Parts: sequence; structure tokens; C-alpha cells
Amino acid sequence: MPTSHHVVPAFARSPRLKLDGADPLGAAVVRELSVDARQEFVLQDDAPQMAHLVLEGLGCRHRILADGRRQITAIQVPGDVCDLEAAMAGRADKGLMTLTRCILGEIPRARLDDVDGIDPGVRRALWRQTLRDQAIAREWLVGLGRRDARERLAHLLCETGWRLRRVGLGENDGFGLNLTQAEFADILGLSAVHVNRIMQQMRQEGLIEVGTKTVRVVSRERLERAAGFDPTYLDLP
Amino acid sequence: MPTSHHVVPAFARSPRLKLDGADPLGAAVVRELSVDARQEFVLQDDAPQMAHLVLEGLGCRHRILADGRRQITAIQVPGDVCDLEAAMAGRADKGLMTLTRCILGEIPRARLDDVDGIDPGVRRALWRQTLRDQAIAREWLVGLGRRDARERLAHLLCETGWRLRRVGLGENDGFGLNLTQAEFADILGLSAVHVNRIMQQMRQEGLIEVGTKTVRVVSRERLERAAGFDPTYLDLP
DNA sequence: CGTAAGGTTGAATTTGCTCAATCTCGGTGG
DNA sequence: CCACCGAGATTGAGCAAATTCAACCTTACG
Repeated sequence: MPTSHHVVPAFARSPRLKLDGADPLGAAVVRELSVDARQEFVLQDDAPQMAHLVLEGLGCRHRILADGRRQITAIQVPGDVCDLEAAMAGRADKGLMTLTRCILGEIPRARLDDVDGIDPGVRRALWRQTLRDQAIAREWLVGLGRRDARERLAHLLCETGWRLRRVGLGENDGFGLNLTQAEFADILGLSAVHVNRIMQQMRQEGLIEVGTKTVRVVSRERLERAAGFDPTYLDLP
Repeated sequence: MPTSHHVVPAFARSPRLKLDGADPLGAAVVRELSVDARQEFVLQDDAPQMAHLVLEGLGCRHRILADGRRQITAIQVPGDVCDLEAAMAGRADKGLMTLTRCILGEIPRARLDDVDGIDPGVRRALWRQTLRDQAIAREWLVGLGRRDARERLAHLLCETGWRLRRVGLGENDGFGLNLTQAEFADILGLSAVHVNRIMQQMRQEGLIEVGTKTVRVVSRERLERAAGFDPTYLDLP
């Protein structure tokens, strides 16, 4: 186990962004794990016993092709279970890593696995997240397939802002995302250079503020218009 | 209900591609529906009572942006439940349509919805399909984000061939896909013109055969190499 | 035989990429 | 305190991939 994985006793939780107290998944966490930024975590080998809930920080799922091209296929915000496949199929997920320093909550597979006797709240939460993840993935497909660079970046910022606000994080109008331009590129399917140029253009339009490893939304409303953003896909009953 | 929806009595099933006889989902079908090619089916309004299993033909999920750009985000082959959200969240899925003429099996929501007393085989089948759908969506994201047109088309053909073979359809080495070049374009995030050019190039390389509304794989092995295709993401335990 | 949907082609253009150099700035060792 | 270092950001030039537009061809089919 790399030194970047620090086990934090559950009774001594570090200051972290809070989840909804009634969250049945949060209640199932048995201990916490602190992971540095940019760490792959193929946390277990063949038969994982734990699934992991993001408590703080941003995680992602990515894939690197043989020649080095990389694509991030999902980002995980606090409240998301990042390795559902581990829980539901008993197989370790590949290609998970942290984007920022994260605190992960370990949830025993037995609490999630879909057998009788599972907390119905947990079951519902897992399906709800699964459906939301799928909706987000579909939206990303639309973006990568049919939106240009500007729309893509705008849309990503809108979506991520929405997701963070949904769990009580991030301010209303100007929230920030602490990612490298190269990371944005791997999310958006663009080159880092092009991301830089698009960001400058959007900065000059007064849509965003750009700093090192930071992008801030200035006007949420104008950005949503630029993105053609419609958040209905993000809320499920 | 449009005239293109023909109800077929369950006892008089039309000749169709067969599913695995032990399929718990197939066993839950209570009646069949025949739908013409290219029909949107927002089959119900607010509270759908039925989910739908593809028995024959190809379905898809797509999205059309305000200015007409269109992206297909998933294709459904026989054996796939196409509107899981209907079943799990009680909300009608939007953006589903047939690509070819389809026969759909209706499954009452009560047989799928995740409450106690559900057939564990059904439950497992739903999770397995969900995880597979997610894996496919991720793979499409990698393609749209990081693969060029040639690789994308090759990969799509490999993937679809694999999926069809998995349910006992499509020949081993040369299987066909009866889609318009414009439909390929909307799947691959390309223009129809460019799809045409790529197909010609690949035809000349001896990878595929191209006809009107048809593409056939000539050499599966060479195509998989061209695509960088690795099918592990398609099989789950 | 006429028509329409789908396929093909070329030219001009756009979008985004690669490569390579340069800049900035926070942290670090001396 | 300060020069240095490296990650990340920025810039320009040239290039490649894919698009748009518009015309034209082919074929199935009524």
C-alpha cells in the first residue's frame, strides 16, 4: 500500500465537506481513508471487500490508450460511490484516481450488495446514483460528439457546479474547480493548448476567471446560456 | 398511439432472433410490440407501467440539440432492456427510438422494480446490464474524446459484433450492420460526409464491405487491431 | 419512368492539434 | 534573502482532421 494512503480512524474525522446527515450511504461508512491528489487507487486485487464513498475532494475514472492518449470518463464529487462495480459485481474497478486530495469512506460490500435484507434506503440511493451517473455519461457523450470546445467547457463547469451545490458545496454564483488545464483537456477530449486558448477567450468574454490550477465561474447564468445547459438530467425523483 | 406500434399477442410470436432460454428477463415478458424503423417511442407519459426488452432489431438512445445536431448515446441489441429508468425510477425515458424495425417485449414494472420479493435472477440481470451499459458508455467516451474517425468506426463495429454474437446473433467473421451513413455519423460524432470517406478508405484496406444501409466486417481480426479493441469491458462475471 | 433517400465527390474552410519555445510563479536549498 | 527549479501556463507557426456547402450520382421502389 503506497504511503499516500493514510487510514484515518472513523472517530477522528478530518475537517471535511459535509454530506446530508440523512444519507444512508454516509451512515454505512466504517472508516475513512485519505488519499493524495493524483493517486490511482486500484484499491484491491480480485475480490474487493469494500466500496468507497467520496467524502471530500474530487475523484475520476479515466482510461489511457496504448500510445498515451488519455480520456477521463467521469468525475466523482462528494457523495458519490466511486467503485460500484466492486460492490455489485465483486470485481475491482480499474482506472480510478483522485484529482485532488480526497477522503474516501469505506463501505463494506455486504452493506451494498444486492441481496435481501439490504437497507431499502441504501438500495434506492445506489440506483439513483447509477441512473444519475448514466445520465451524466450520456450528456458527456453529447458534448464530446457534438459540442465545440467552448460549449464543452462551459457545460462541464455548469454541470460540476450543479453537482457540488447539490451536496451543499460550492458557492452559488462563483465556484471554482481546481484542475490543471491538462486535466480539463483530458475531460473535454481536447489538447491542453486548445483548452488554454478557449479559457482565455471565455475569460475575455467575462464568463470565467482563470488562475493556476483554478477556474472560477463568474456569471452562472451567462455560462449556462453559452453551454446550452439544461439541468433536468441531473435531478431524479 | 401511432399506427407504427403493432401489438403482437404473446402466443403468436413473430420469427425473431432468439435469446438465451434461461434469460430471466425474457421470461418476464408479458406481450410483444412491433415497432417500425426510426420511430421515437416515448411509450408512456408520466408513470410508465412497463419496461421494454429488445427482442429483435436495434434500438438507440439519442439526443438532438436545439440547432439540430444529433448524437446517439447508446445502441440496444436484443436482450437489452432499453428503458431501465422507467423501471427503476418510474419515469419515462426520453430519447429512445428504433434504428431498425424492432420487436419489443413488455415487462411489467412490478417484475423489475427493486423491492423485496423480486426474482434474484432478474435483479442480477438488471445490475449486470447496467454495469455493462456503463462500461460501453465509458468506452464510447474514450472513442469520442480520443480516437480518430477510423478507429471509432472500427471500434464500433467490433463492439457491436461482439454484443450481437453474445446473444447468438451475427456470424463470426463477417457480420453486417444495417445503418445509414448518417446514422453512423450520429453515433460516431462525425459528419455523414466524413463517415463516407472513412468507409471508403477502410473498404480499400479490405477491412469492411460497404453497401447501401449496410456495412459488413470482412476480417474481424484485422479490424480489431485497427480499432485497438479489447473486449474485456464487455464481459462481466 | 419518376422520385426520393441515400451515397459520392471536390473545393474551400474551420477547428483543433503538434511542436517548440518562452513565461510565470511558488517552493526550495544554500 | 535570493537564485534556481519545475510544474503549469502561454504563445506562435505550421499542419492535420474533419466540416460545410453544393453538386451530382445511384438505386430501390411505387
